[in-house]
Amino acid sequence: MSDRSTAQHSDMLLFLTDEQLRQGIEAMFFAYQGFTADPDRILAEMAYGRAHHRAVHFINRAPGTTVNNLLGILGVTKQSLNRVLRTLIEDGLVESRVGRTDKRERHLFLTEAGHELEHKLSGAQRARMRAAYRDAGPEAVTGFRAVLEAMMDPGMRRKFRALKESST
Amino acid sequence: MSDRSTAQHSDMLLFLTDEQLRQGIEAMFFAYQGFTADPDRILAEMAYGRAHHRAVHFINRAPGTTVNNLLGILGVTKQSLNRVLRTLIEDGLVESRVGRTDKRERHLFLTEAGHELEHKLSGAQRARMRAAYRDAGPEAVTGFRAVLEAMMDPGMRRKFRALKESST
DNA sequence: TTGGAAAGTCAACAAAGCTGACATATAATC
DNA sequence: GATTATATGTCAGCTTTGTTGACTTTCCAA
Repeated sequence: MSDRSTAQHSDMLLFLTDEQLRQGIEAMFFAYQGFTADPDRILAEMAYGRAHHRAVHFINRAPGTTVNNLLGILGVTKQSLNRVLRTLIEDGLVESRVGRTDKRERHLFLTEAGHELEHKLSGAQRARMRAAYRDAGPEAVTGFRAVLEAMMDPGMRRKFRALKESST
Repeated sequence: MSDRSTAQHSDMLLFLTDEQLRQGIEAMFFAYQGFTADPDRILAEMAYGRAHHRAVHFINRAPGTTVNNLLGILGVTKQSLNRVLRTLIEDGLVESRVGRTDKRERHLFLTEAGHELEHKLSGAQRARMRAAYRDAGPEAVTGFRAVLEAMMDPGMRRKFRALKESST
């Protein structure tokens, strides 16, 4: 098959067999399960789901972001996001302020209760991430981040980097 | 906040700030989007979704696996898996054979057409994985895998390793 | 002032997960 | 041999989260 024949095309001489690549694929699948498991448990107790988590996460990360911007980051339709956003606003976790310069835009902020939920969710997720980093060792962290970044679609990589820079 | 205070508890002296952990979390989110993007595009053309992909992947990986075993790997209910499996069998991508020793069990196999789809899907995914590995460099691969494995839930880590060993 | 972008809403639908109840075949056990 | 447990399949109904399409309101900008 295309076992190592394709790997030979690499200029870095990475002799990766299909089997090794498959293991990477499966690792992503099982790891993502773990990655979402803790927040999912917390969310299930309230009436929320993963979509709420994502919205709350990125509003916290980029306070005052517009709906349109959030749409681009999450990669969903505005109708889908709107449903989630509406419940979060109704429940008093998110505040939507009309833009000052452009009044068509809505700027999104977490309320006190919103910050509370965000902290609870991200706390669980950070704890797992920290434990994984600790188990894997310091050298592993760099590699982990490098491969993940290389795996992103270019548009999303730009957004990822913009978020990184905005919080330094 | 709990910036580096928590990191100090680590015996490996990993001074990871909450900000660095957040970046890891976001990297997982964006990378997983990229990870599923190519198969999703292929599946959308047919009447299939991610659930079909996962079933086909693991049946290919562990031919003759029972329904119960597949259930455990995927972490879904039998009703959910059954719906997917039924369409795959109807469409002639998967074959279900009654067990020889235990006739209650059904052993699952890919048909020729099933192998074709699997190869198309995994080909796209392997290509992205290979490119990511190449961009990130050889040293990064080990770290990537180590962190992912450490992030899994223990039960899933066991299944991941069992699959690895079964195909050597 | 008119065209178009941003945001929101309504309706209808689909994929994929869930629970609960129940049927059937077979295996294991008392 | 009768009973219990297991593996699988199926029906019905519900939820979350995504999709399209059509439409309105607001309001900036040409």
